[in-house]
Amino acid sequence: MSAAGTRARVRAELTREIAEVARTHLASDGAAALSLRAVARELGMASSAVYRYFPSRDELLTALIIDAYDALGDAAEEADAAAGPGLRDRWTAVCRSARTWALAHPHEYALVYGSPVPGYAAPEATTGPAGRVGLVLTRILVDGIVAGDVDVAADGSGADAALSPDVAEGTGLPADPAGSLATRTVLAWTTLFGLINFELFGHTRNVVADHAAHFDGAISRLATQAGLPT
Amino acid sequence: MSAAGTRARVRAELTREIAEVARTHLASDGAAALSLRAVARELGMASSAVYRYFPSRDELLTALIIDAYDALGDAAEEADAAAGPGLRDRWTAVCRSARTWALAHPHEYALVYGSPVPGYAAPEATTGPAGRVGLVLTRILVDGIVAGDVDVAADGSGADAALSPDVAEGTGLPADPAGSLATRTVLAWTTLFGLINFELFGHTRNVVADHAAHFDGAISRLATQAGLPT
DNA sequence: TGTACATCAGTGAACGCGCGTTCACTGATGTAC
DNA sequence: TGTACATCAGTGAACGCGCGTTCACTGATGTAC
Repeated sequence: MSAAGTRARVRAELTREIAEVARTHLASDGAAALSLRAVARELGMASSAVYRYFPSRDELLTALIIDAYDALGDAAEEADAAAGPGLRDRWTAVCRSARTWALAHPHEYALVYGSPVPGYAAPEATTGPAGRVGLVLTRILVDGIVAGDVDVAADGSGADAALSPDVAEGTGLPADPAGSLATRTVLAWTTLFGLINFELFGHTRNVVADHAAHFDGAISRLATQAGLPT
Repeated sequence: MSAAGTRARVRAELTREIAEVARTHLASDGAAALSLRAVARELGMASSAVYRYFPSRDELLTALIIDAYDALGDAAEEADAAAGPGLRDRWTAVCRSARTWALAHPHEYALVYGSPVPGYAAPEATTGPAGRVGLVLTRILVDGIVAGDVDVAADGSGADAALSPDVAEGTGLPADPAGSLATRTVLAWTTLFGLINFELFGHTRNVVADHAAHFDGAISRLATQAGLPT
């Protein structure tokens, strides 16, 4: 039994190691260039041996996608936990952590927030990890609502009616189809990644000179727009 | 001379045709799967013949990228021209045209607004076409400023200081480093494409139910944020 | 504790594929006198 | 207008490459009695 445990542990270790090497290849060459053979080569094993661990290249890609979402989610949650109790401080810390992580891991970021990998359909297993950053942001708002620091009054714009009912259920935001609080939060989340996309993919060349300052200004506006107190 | 003109015309025609076929391949399979050989095959010519028209696969990609930016830019400009004189109507028409074009040409959109193609560096020639939609949006604002309908008063946030000086020069927006008008415009532009990205790349599954309504609400908020009168 | 059997990890060769790019070539189309 | 030459478009074979995946196999590691 301890012997069987050993085998399982060795197996888990090698699985992790394959994913790790694949991640470094991804980081240097991008998702389209990720090859099972190259990974196997680097690990000094036959390319066929990788199939004992991942049944296909797509499964390996899926593992990397989930890892990327989780790494980004971890970064956001840790930043939230490490920030002071102020809602705005937490908001700023979380947004900055997403940008920092993206700049440090551009290809992993592109894997999940860039164009979909051709011929690859994201399986269900990715939807949970994919929502983590958004959840951290909404949690800040929910905390603010509970503390009475966020104005939840419906503004009558009815924008929330365009959202899925799952949003209110999954986040704890008030379910008010006549209001726009959830919509404004979703917009802030969308803009956050829009900002990172534009910076990382080079669309703001000749437009933004100081990206960090621009980003900080933008997320401050987003906080206000989402309803956080100044 | 008319003979030479004929040869040149035939050449231009075939060049266009190659790009056209490449575009349909791009549309069905994505940029990474775009192959010179497949394009040649479809045109019934030897793969080597394509090299008479495009010196390499990258040059063909560049042509497609420029075409995509230009098609999107055309759509935005036509929408602006076809809209009524109201600033908000123009704004709405332009934003909607970008979304409509993206939904109709998802792979071409992904080519320019998704992850950069691995191993491909966008040449200078793409920067002009890339800015056209942003220019149309700023032109609406500038028209509003000229008409006195947009409040240009510096709000003291100083956010514009993070932008490149080229922005004021290139767009005609007032160069006010102490203000935030240009910054708010850049943010609206960023959010516009953030919205389209999220919708097209599937990040709003389980979040947004009615994308068209969500989009319309969002761009209306963006218009207000950018300073357009209600 | 020892032995017979089952499970598993890893190998290496092979299949079949498509790719970008080069090169020497054949005809056809244009140009200059 | 006719002829000699130059330019150009297009061909087809070839080079060299790397890929994902399958398969029969060899040893080693674990399991049951």
